[in-house]
Amino acid sequence: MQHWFIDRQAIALPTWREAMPAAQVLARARAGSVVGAGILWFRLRSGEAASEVLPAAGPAADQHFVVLSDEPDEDTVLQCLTAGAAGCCNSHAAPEVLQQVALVVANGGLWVGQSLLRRVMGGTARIIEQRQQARNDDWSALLSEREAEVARLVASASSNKEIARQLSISERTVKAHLTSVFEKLGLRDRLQLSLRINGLPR
Amino acid sequence: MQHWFIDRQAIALPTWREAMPAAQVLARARAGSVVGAGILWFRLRSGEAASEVLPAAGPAADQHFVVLSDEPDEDTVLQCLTAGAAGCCNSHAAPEVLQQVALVVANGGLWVGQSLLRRVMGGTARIIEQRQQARNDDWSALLSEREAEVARLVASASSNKEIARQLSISERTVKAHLTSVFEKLGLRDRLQLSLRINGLPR
DNA sequence: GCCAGAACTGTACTTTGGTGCAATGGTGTA
DNA sequence: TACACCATTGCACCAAAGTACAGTTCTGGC
Repeated sequence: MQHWFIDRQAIALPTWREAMPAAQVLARARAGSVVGAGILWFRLRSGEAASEVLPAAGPAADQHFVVLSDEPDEDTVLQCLTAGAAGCCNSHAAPEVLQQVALVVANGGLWVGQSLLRRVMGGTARIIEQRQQARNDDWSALLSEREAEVARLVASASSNKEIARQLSISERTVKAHLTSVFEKLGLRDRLQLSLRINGLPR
Repeated sequence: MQHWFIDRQAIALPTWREAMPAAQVLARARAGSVVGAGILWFRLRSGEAASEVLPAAGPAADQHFVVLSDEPDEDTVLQCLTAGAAGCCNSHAAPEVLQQVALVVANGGLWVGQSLLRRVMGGTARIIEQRQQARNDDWSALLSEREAEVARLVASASSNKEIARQLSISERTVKAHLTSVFEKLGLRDRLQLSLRINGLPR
């Protein structure tokens, strides 16, 4: 498997050379006309966007793109993947890691750093949980008709006074319903109620 | 690196043997007292939950868990990761794939099948986009760094006192920031702020 | 008929949220 | 240097939210 390191200035880090001694190093300007089959490692310097660096056409059938990012964060990695890369890791990763990335990518896999992966998977897990919780809609099940009505209004940022006017009841009654709602759902205040009803943050 | 295949009946698939000829095969009942350092491959049969199969204690410092699932889907993989596994792949994966999984996991990585990864990352990308769009809603653009920070905490239902403690500032300062936030965004109180940040109706 | 639960309300109280006024210190820019 | 903006805080004040205790009315089920 041939490796191509493609950077603005045709400079390869020592770790890259150590990982793939037989690799070719190219400046971006020349890369288009020279590069053949194999793994193309694109260096993404600070402030650069993946879309500027990766060829818009995407990888050929016999090529794989990998991004070596100076500042790999969640957004960067996603941009890289969207732009056709099969992986994204830190520019200064150890040679062993680079080799591992190469192995995975060469076999048609995707590579994202484990910290990112953990975060992403964790996030997904949280999202799924929340979605299930939201779907359960259990909040309204626990409440009486009137309580749920008040709760809904609170969740849309109405004040007690407004709710009272709207339902033609006293402000005191609104408070009574709310106290009951908080107690039943184990919440502290109207803001928590709002999050519970509107489906948590994100 | 020692490999241990752990199944209900101490049966290993031919592909497993091919991938790791030196592996030990154990029945679940005996595994607890026998297994040592290395990679522990747990077979998850149809209908079984990851939590039933994986030791609740999680992997020891010199161990890694991998789940071989008969029916790997998104939920299963997430359950496995939550339960302490470093990877999850199809029970009937090719030997080369198993070896690759072993390599990644042995080096402290996480492994999830690429189809799942693509899906998860795709979903995450969508979510992040939405989040950015919602965030772009320019609310944060209008605010100073500190104001945005306070706003975010408010949006997650923290009280002023909690925010003050968390940011190591006085409650009065929190209030000051909030007053400024309300003014800049044209809002009345923290509940409206929460809705603005978390994305209104739906 | 009795009881449970809901809806409703009042008085009184504590806590939290939000504003006005005033002040200090830092940073950056015309 | 002067000016603008930000971060910080204190004191005082008012409004809103939430709780405690107490009470009425109505409805449906045992």
